[in-house]
Amino acid sequence: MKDSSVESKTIKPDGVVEPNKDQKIWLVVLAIPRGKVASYGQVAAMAGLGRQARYIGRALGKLPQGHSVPWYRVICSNGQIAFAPGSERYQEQVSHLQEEGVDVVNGRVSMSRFGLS
DNA sequence: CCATTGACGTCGA
DNA sequence: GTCGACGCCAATG
Repeated sequence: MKDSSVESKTIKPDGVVEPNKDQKIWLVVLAIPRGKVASYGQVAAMAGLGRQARYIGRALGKLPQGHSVPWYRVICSNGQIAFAPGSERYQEQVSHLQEEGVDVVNGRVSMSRFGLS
């Protein structure tokens, strides 16, 4: 089936927007198996966003506290970390990845680590 | 409404 | 392999 982009914005009369898209992205990220990683573009494609890879980062940036979303498993398509080395988020991401068995060298992850199911 | 920016991606030099 | 430029789309000022 082709769910053409028929997604309405799902805006409520109150003016409150329902982050349906963001939620879907989080679900996709949650689907990433442990010890592996996925690129923004890959996640975007799975979420049905197509080329809006940038939206992934935005959605993850909106992540509230208490979430169980392994955002650290999401990296650039070239296998490099999206954040700048030395940044707090960068260090946190690398920490989680290494803990899951992912080798991070020079701010880079082995492309072989790409995979979902 | 226009301009700027951003947790990206792909192509070319 | 590294750098620069353009494209994509949405949020923000």
